[in-house]
Amino acid sequence: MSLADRKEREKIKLKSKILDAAKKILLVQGERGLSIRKIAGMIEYSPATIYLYFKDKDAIMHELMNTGFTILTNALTQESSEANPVIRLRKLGLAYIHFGIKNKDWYNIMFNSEKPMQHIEKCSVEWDQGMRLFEYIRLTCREAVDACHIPDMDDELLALHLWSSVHGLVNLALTDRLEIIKPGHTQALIEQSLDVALDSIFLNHSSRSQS
Amino acid sequence: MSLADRKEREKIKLKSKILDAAKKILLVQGERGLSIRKIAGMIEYSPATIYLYFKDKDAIMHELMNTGFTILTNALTQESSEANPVIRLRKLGLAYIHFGIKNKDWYNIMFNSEKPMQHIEKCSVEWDQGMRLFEYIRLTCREAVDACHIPDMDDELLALHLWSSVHGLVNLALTDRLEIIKPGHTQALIEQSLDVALDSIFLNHSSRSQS
DNA sequence: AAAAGTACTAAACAGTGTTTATTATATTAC
DNA sequence: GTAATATAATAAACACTGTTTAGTACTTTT
Repeated sequence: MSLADRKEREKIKLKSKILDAAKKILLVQGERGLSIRKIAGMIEYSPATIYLYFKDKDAIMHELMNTGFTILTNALTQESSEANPVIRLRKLGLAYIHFGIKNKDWYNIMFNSEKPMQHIEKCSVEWDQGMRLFEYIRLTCREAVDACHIPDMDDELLALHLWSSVHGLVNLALTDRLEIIKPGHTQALIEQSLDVALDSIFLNHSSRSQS
Repeated sequence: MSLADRKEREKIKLKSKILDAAKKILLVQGERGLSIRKIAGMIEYSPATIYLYFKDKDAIMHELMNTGFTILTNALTQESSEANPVIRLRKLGLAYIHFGIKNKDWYNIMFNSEKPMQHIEKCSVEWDQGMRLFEYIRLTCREAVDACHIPDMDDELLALHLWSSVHGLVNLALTDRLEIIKPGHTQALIEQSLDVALDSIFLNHSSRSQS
């Protein structure tokens, strides 16, 4: 059995070698620089071999997306110790934005690529981690809304609003639009804009302590 | 003089023929389907000829971006007759979102492509129309903030916040993320999320009439 | 030893953006 | 009118891209 097992292990090994090479290229050359042929060249196999381990390039991108979600989830979990849910939301927002700006290519694969979203029936499975993250934000929103006694505020809508706000900010920053609006103040603009979003919702209510 | 003039006119004619073909391909096959060779094929010239009229593909994309801005600006101007600046902001937001969703490829060229943004010194010139649009939103925000007597609210920050909110919504919608969150309710989610943004800022103040 | 299965690849297919050398045509100069 | 020049267009090549197919070399099973 050890014979077949070793083979199996070697197959998994090569599969992760492909992914490692893909990550390395992604980090250095960006999403545009990532190609099947470069991966093949890096691991010293022919391009055709890649297709024995992955259906196509999208399958590799999908794996990279999951890696990105793991990194982001870890970064956000770091902030979960904050007791005040409003301050926690702010910290989560900043961490999310920080991740997006420091990991441009991963961010684009996770949130801007259409590739992992093609088959509607697969969506809930394929974007599993994205859904889980949204659920986590929604629960934090519920906490914050309850703590501040804000009536008639739907937690899902609030989560979507905050998400789209930071998502918009990250995308504007990544495509240099903020730099055009106010050169040299991209980071400040981002933080202030996030505060406008949070303050406009939470500042007129009970809990108003800021970090 | 008519000889040289006719030549000149024919050059301009072919240049706009190239752009027309590019627009046609963009509408039917999307940004990904747009290629120099397809443009050349459509106007029945060789690919190399394109390069006599445009520096590269980015130059063509830039022209398409400007066309997109003209369409969007027209759509937004349509809403400028609304007297109440808060309701006007809402209508502008909806029109912006509508444009983004109905003109996916143009939207991406205008707001998500990095191409027109490469040279920092050129930025203010190259994204001239984008800046003008932002200025228009900023002024409307100023009006709304004044009308509602909201103290300490920076109009530029508010404009950025609202812009990033709708930009985020459009991008999430275009990449099918909203469909995953709540299948079949993309449009409703968008409108409700926009209302959360506007209401959280303006609803606790004087002017609260809604359309 | 023969048959079956596995791992891998060379080569091709159909694309992409872009550049270079060349040709055909039209304009200008003599 | 002929020769020199300038213009317009292109064929062909370069260096890439993702993907498929047919075939080879090697290992395992029968």
